[in-house]
Amino acid sequence: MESTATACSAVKGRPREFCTEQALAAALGVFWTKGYEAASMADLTSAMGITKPSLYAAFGNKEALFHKALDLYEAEKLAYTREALNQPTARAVAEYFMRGAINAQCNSGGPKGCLGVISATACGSEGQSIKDDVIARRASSQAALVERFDQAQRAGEFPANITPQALCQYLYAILQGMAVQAGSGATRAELEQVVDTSLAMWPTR
Amino acid sequence: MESTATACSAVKGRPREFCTEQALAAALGVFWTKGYEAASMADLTSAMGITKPSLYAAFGNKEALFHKALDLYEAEKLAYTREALNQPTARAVAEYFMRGAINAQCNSGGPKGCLGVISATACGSEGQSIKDDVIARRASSQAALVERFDQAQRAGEFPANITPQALCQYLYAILQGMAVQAGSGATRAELEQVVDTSLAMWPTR
DNA sequence: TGGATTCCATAACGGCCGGTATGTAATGTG
DNA sequence: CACATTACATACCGGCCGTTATGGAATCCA
Repeated sequence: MESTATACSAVKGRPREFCTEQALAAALGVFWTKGYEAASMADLTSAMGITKPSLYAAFGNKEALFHKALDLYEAEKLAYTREALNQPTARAVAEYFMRGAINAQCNSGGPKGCLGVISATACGSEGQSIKDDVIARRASSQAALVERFDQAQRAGEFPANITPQALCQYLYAILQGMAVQAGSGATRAELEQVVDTSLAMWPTR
Repeated sequence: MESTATACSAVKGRPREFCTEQALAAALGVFWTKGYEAASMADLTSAMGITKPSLYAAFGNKEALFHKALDLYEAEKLAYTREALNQPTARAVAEYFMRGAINAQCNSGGPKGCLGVISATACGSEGQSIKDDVIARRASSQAALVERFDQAQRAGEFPANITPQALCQYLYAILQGMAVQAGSGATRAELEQVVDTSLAMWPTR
């Protein structure tokens, strides 16, 4: 692989000997596996293949590194949540969400569970800003789903006793519960059971 | 060596100046609020009102203290999960579980969320034995619910496409998702929305 | 009263934490 | 070439971690 991936070589001084995107991906893996606080700088630098001063020069500090890793996580691993909104019915949206969550959280060899759930749950008082960031991103994602369910309601997809907001809150609870189970060692088959059961109960008008 | 038949309350030496049960309850509050790893010995001793050597003499070490706090948590805060199994129908069992979870996780002033979910999610490699303990307790609790749902199935409470095992896995996902949301600052009303929505979809034969 | 025993209080331990100072190597520019 | 600039590698910092040694205070028994 190439060491100097930067096409713009108008920079002065010694060029860096690692690829920042690749290092960030490695950092994401560590945070995803251990959580923000449990991931030590030694863990991170070891996985990223760089030294601590290089990390600080390239990413600022541990907290800034986490936020950038979270950006990468949303952009790559959570892309399915945006595709899901394009599904034709609310039921199909929900299924796309849940099956996508399984694929994201159960790829063998990779970290298990959801980085968002881990980060919102696992942080002590030190990582409050991490927790706040994750919760804010979740709220924005949830708002998009509520809007999609509003549209489905106007299309007459729900019975009268189901509101889009409540349905969204309910679906997110299932997704978060699946993340907890995936992080606790649940198998893909067990998670698929949850999805199938949820879909079997999905409201019809 | 010495026979223990006689000495029961004739303790020698200086008596301890704190109540171990009260101190354990305080420790539970700290673990519940911050998680195992994020709870420092300084946090614990401060909340318990004792010094570190007293803690070590009375409880062993941090890990042993956590396991005892988890015992207390199960005995007191999770008592509703055992009462739930006595409800007449599977639907009533599920409702008892979910309403009980709200009461346990949203009592104002107390810690939010579920200690089991926090501990299973938040622990790095250091607290692997904590994680294992929590997961094992969850499995045993889940087995009891599956058995109860088996009984409900024999009573003809479910449609054909719903199995007791899958329904239990699904209900636990909702409960865990509610715990995640409670730990992220969800209001009681939002959690009640999840419960009401779940019950609106509960399978009928 | 004089051990024996148990607990409390202070202070200290080695080790790891996130973060940095320092000196050197590699590049571009003149 | 010398110079400025940037990154590397090593070693180090103060501070907190969980844990424990030490010495004095309180109780029981003889």
